[in-house]
Parts: sequence; C-alpha cells; structure tokens
Amino acid sequence: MHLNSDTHPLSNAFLNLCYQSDASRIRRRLFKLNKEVDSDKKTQTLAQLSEQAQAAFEKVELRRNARPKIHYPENLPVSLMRDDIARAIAGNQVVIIAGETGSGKTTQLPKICLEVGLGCRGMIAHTQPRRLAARSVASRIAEELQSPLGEVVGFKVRFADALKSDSYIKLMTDGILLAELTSDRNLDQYDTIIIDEAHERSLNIDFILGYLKQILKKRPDLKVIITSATIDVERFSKHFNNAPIIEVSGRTFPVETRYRPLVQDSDADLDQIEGIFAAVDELVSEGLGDILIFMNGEREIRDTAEQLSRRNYRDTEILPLYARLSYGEQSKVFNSHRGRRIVLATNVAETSLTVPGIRYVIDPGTARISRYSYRTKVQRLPIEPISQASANQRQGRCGRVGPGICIRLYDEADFNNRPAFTDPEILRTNLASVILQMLAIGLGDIAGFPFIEPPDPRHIRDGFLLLEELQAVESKHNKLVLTPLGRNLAQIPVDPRLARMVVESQQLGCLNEVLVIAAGLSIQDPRERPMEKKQASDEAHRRFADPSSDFVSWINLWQHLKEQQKELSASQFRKKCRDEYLAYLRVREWQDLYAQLKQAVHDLKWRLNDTPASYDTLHRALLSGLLSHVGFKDNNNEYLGARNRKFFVFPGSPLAKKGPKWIMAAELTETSRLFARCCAKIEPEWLEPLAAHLIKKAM
DNA sequence: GAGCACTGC
Repeated sequence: MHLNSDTHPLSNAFLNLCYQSDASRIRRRLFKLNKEVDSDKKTQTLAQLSEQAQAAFEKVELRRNARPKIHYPENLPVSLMRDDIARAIAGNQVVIIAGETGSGKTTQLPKICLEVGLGCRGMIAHTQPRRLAARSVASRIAEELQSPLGEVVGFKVRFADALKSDSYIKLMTDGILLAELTSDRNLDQYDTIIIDEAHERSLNIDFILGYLKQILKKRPDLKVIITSATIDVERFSKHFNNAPIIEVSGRTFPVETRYRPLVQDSDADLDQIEGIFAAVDELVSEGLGDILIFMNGEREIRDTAEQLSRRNYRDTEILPLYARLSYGEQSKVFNSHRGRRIVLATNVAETSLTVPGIRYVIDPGTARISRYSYRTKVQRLPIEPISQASANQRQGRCGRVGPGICIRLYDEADFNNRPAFTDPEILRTNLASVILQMLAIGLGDIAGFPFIEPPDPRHIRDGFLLLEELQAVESKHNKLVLTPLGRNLAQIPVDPRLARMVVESQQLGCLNEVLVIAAGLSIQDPRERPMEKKQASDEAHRRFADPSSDFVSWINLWQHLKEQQKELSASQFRKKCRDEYLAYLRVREWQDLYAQLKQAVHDLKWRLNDTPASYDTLHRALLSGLLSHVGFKDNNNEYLGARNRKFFVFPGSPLAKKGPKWIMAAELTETSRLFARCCAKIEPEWLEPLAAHLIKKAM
C-alpha cells in the first residue's frame, strides 16, 4: 500500500483523524525518515510509526466514546442558541461570540464544543485572564458535567493544576497558554482554543491573538473561538479574516443613567466629594440598595470613607475595596449584611471582583491608567478620564440583581467625547518582556507580527534599548538578536530586569539570596498595614529592616518565616503570620514563586550558593538589573546619566557626600510598591555598562 | 525618602 492512499495509517488523511499531538510527532519523524538511507531501517521505522498512528487513531475513538453526557441549563440565553453556535463552529475555523455577563457563554461554550465532537483530537483549551476565574470556571463546568474536578475538566494556573492526560477541557490563564508556546509551537495538544474575555485586551491576549492568526494555516484543523463583551467585536472579526460574529444576549436588568456633572453653570461648581455627597443623597432617597462608588486610589478611598461616615447615613456601613487590602478586609464585601452598604472601590471592582448585590453606581469618570512614557522611559500611573467602554462596564455593575441607577459625575457631552475604548495594554506599556519572549520563541520581526493593534515603534525601540542595557540582545548583521544571556533571561519567569539580577547573581555566587529578592519584588507586598494598626504593624515589620538596604530586609523576613515555619504547625504558622501583620497567602505566593524560580535555574544547571552572600556581591547582582533605573551624582553633585530616569539620591544623607561611588536608592518597576533603598558602594568596573549608556546620554 | 489601579508566566 502506498503512503498516499487515504487509508494508509501514515497518509495525511489518516493522520488528520489521529490524536493531534501524536500525529504531529509521527509527521516529524516521517519527515526525518526521508533522509534515511538504510532501507531496512526505514521499513522497520515505517512499520513502527504505522502502529503508533493506528493507536493514535484509536485514542480519538476512545475519547469520542467516553465523552460525558451533556445537558444545558435551559434558562441561559446561550443554551437557546447552541445550534447556531454549533453550526458556526463546524463551518468556520474562527468564530467570535459576543455576549454580556449572564449569557452563560463561559460555562456552556466548552460543553457545546464537546458535544459537536471537539476535544477528542486534543484538549479544548479555555483561557481566562485571571487565575481565580480559571479555577472557579473549571469547578463550575466540572460540576455541571457531574465529574470530579481534574477528570473531564481540569485547570492549570501558575502554582497549581488539576488535570489528567485524558481530560477534555482545560481551563487556564492566558499566561499559561503563552508559556506553553515555548515547548508546543503549534499548540498540538489542543484541537480547540477558546479565548475568553478577549475584550480585556491584555498584553497576553493581544499576543495570543496575533500568534493564533499565524498558526491557523499550519493547523487547519484547529478551531478558535474568541469571546468578548459586545464591544469592538468587529475588530476581532476583521483580524481573523471576517470570522462570523454570533451575538448572545445577556441577562441583566435595565440601568438608568443620570448625568450629574460637577462643573455646572459657573458659580455652582462642586468638587468631587460634594458631588459624591449629592449623588449618595439622591440615591438614598431612591430607596434601599447598596451603592458602589469608583475611586482612583487607596488614599482617595480612605479620605472619602472618612468624610462619608461623618454624614451619618442611617443604617449604613461603608466598606473600602482595593487590591492591596488584606484578604480579610476584602472579603467583607461578600458577607451578607442588613441595612445599606456603600462600597468605595478602585478599578478592582470593574473587572477582577464582582461586588454582589449592587443597585446603584456612582462613577466620577476617572481612573489611574498605567502608561509608559516613551519620553521619560518610565511607567506612570496618571489619573485619566475613562473610556466609554469602561464607563459602561462600571454602569453594568448595578444591573445584576435588579434595575439599577448609575450616576455619572460628568455630563453626556463629556461622555460622548471620550474615546470609545481604553487603549489596549500593548499600546501603553514597555515592551521589553514581550520582545524577549518573541525572540525566544523565534517569531522574528516584531514590526511584522500580526498584532490586532501594532505597538508604537518608539515603544518597540525602547523595549530593545532596555534589553540591550540588560545585555539580552546585541546587534548582529544590522539586526538585534538574542544573546546567550538573553536566552537565559527568557527562561526565568519574572520581569526581565529581575531575571537579569538572577543571571548576574549566579556568576557572583549569591543566587539563593537574589532568588528570594526577585520573587519578593514580583509578588504583592506580604506586609499588611491595616488602617487602624499602622503603628503596630510598622513596628512588627521594622524588626526585619536593614540599615543599608531594603533588599536585605527581604532576606531577613524570608529567614524569619523559614524558621517559624519549621517550628510551628501549619495552622500555628498561619496565625503567626496574621499576628505579625503578614498576609499568609502572599507569603505562600512568595514561597511558590521562589520554588518556581529555583526550578528554572535548576533547569539551567545553575547551583545555589551554600554560604551566605556578602553585601557587596548581592548589591552588585541587584544593580545589574537596575541599571536603567539608576543614576548617580559626581563629586560636584551634578547628575550623571539621564535625569529623567528613575533615580533617587537622598541629599540629606551622609552617603550623598561620598560622591559618585554610591547608589542610594532605586525604584525597580512601575509602582512605589517596589520602591527600595540600597546603599551600595559601587566599584568602578561595575559602572562600565551603566556608564556606557548613561554618561553617553548625559553628554 | 516616594506616597500610584489591576492582571500574568
């Protein structure tokens, strides 16, 4: 029989019916076999591969027959449209599903896929922007399919998974899917990819959508489903060659929008707090129901909460809500309550967290939005007017339990003049990390990558510049390519600057300490600082402070935790953390991330140092990643280096008098959460890479 | 001595 015959196990037609990852492996071996000259060996391998193909075919049959029985909750809008959806999926490689919350698309789509026969030649990948969502969606679908979590339906997020090799549906964060690209270029383990919440347009989502567009031709069997809120869906459709859009209605209640601008006809202008008072008064007179007020930040929330509580609304509790809040305080918004509740929240409440039972929303119309300034080379968090899409999302937060009212503290003309959508992250961020990943996967020209919205060329250039400073890329034949060091950076799953420190520390013999610090600087600060216990918590934390360096305090805290953990039982340790104003879950995250980094350096065949590192080597390693954020003063107290770099010298400090040999402080990444002091004596040779870039710029 | 939302590997 000839290989071209459709029934031969090694024919293309047959392999197309086999389990995809096996088929792809067999194809690769067939391709290699072309070069084999020994005909006996060739025949033998062909027989072997035929057998494997047969098994891979049967695997698909087995999976098809073992699928669970599928039922749909009849009251969901998406259930009613499942035939339309099934038909669209069967007839198109890419389908866009647009629907608001409450349509049931997230839970029902993978079931529809399974029912039409997908999930058999490979798993159904289903991505979520957040870990928590990935896990809880997995549980919900597993429950509906009456299968324990991790069997038919599993999940994989950073630090946790529950999945079997014969699972059908795999919930994951979009970041995990991206990370898997490194070892599975064509996503062969999947026959279907569902990208949920694509309208959020995170860096990960934009990158995945570009990547998928590229592999559709190589994987004609792969089905892709993009789901999004009903905003900007045409853009997705256009990106994927006019893929069909199916709209699914949501199940929400009508929301009345009232415009109450602060700026009125000249003399009656209100400031924001007065506007909020007036809006709260107005809503209180509407009747019972919880109120959600959007704010720009922690401080603003605290101030507003204080002023609102002074107004003594009857039977009303005021709750703050922001990400840095301790878990205990955050969870208060989920507790049942009597009377009225006013929740003052940052943007967490817009996407990440759904505050239950909200009937009224007050939207001042602004938010802090992270933006990379190409001019100053730093990431900033300016307060900006939010987009129409974002305002509508906020408004929708009060239509989930009944008809709602949303008061906007601006006028309708203002709303209509705003941009329709928030700029996607890719247009607002430093691209070093994305570029590094793209180079590592071998995607070639960043400028030619099919992004939905291509990033600003100046941002791309700056991304390369940062990578160059970190010595991760170099110019070769007029092209910027990854250096061996850069290849290592790409394998260390933290910000490239932090990864750079890890690489340097390996050479200097302080890997262990720097892993602790790099992990610590990547997570949310585990130190809690509750409003009413500021002093006590500061004192508890001060025990770990190091006079010369904030980085060393991380090490001190780490050691302390390790000792406590050794002595105490698990529950005692949890309690101890609480008593010492440390967030247990974040401590765990720190330890998990450390373990992950340790694994990564283990894979690189690097060894941890057994003896404690000296201050000098430690700081030298840390500075390698800080270069682009650090400047220094010469003996005349003149700045060397780009003045607009993040750069701090404490002028009053005695160390400032010591001249250019001391770096005093540096802000590592975008937010003050990572502000850290390090007073390190800098040896001239450490300065070379720094001086090369910075001094040249200063000239 | 800064004072600034939220995610993700």
